[in-house]
Amino acid sequence: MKIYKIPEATVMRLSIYSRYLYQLAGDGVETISSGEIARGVGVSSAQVRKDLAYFGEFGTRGVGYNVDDLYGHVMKILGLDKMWNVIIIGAGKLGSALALYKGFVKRGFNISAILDADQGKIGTELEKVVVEPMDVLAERVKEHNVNIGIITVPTISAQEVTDKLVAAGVKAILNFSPRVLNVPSDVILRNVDLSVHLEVLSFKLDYQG
Amino acid sequence: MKIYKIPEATVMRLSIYSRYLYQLAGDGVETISSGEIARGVGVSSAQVRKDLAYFGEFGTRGVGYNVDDLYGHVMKILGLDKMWNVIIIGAGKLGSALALYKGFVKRGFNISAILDADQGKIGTELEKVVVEPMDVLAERVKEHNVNIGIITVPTISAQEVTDKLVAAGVKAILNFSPRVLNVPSDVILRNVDLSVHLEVLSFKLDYQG
DNA sequence: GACTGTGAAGCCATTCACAGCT
DNA sequence: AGCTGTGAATGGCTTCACAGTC
Repeated sequence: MKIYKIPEATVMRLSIYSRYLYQLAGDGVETISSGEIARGVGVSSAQVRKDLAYFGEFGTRGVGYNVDDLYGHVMKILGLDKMWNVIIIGAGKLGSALALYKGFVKRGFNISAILDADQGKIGTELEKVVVEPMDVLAERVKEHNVNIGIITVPTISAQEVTDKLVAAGVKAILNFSPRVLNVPSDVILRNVDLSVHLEVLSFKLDYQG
Repeated sequence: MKIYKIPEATVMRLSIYSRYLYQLAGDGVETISSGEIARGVGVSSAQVRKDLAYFGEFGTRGVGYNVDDLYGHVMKILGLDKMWNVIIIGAGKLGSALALYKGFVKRGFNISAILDADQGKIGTELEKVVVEPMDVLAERVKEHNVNIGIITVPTISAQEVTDKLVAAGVKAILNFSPRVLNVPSDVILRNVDLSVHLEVLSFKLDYQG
């Protein structure tokens, strides 16, 4: 077990393995091999073993992995053995959809607050959370000990919102706006551009098909 | 100019460059260097040049690239010089958000139809499009010459929906459900798992910070 | 016999560095 | 002088293949 540099692709796959293991555990499966996981999620068995090997030895040679144990290990590795508090900035279609997305809650992400600059959206109720104005940002971050900010505002205000999140002490940001954001080096930034995926399909349809 | 195997990462970056070039064109910028594009989107200048080099020579040595020309070339490369017809299956929060997402329309993706199995959602109006029942799937695909299917249904029905899309002749699928889907080799499949991104942040917060 | 864990090999993407133009 | 286009070098991820274990 040697922790040095973990490929991001490995982390993404672990997240996928964990959901598959959860399903298996629910189905009552007790033991599973790397080959079966591989088939279940669409990668190679060597890949599964290599990914896990970054973090330790979780299996038994000749046998495989205990599903419950491995699930626990992977969740721990991903930091999902605890609650993360999340604030969403931007209560448009995407922000609202994310706020209501059951998948996040199920994995330990708690939507602490959702803010919007638009007066018209403030007060709207999304399940447990009510849309609030931007000026409560710092207060809510402190109050709920928010770790992660999700940005779903229009491109134009994305950097401004980012600066506010950083100033409030948020240490990780998931950015859905199609803009390059500047953050201090101690803040973890991740960009998701939904258009990119459709455009890769467009390219491939043209190019291959 | 040699077309062989284009890295998927290159295609994704081209999609990002194109949005930056669009912005520049709107700002009236006429010429730009690979270094400036690089800074604008957060990659290296050699990367920009290499990505473009897969498809031809679009710049002038000593000068740079003409913004309008390069934008046109990149859009053409991505297959975005034409309209693509899209069907969305699943009118939940995410499906609805995607159906209403302006970013898609702006890039030439036309939401032809949105379907759902839930009787309660059928008839709901999302902008121009009305939610329809699943049994019109094949009909709508034919009628609108649909090229791309977006799956935002619960995990349990994802494969069934996929099979219907494939049977109807859809050649590319964007899957938002966290499940491995089986498709024939001539169908292009792309998976997007929104939870993965949050979980990578969770991992990094734990591991680095 | 089956399956894990892992060094070594292979492969692919990114970066370097410079020749070639303007 | 400035910037592109590109072969060569580098770096990193994936696959191979097998020793180790049950």
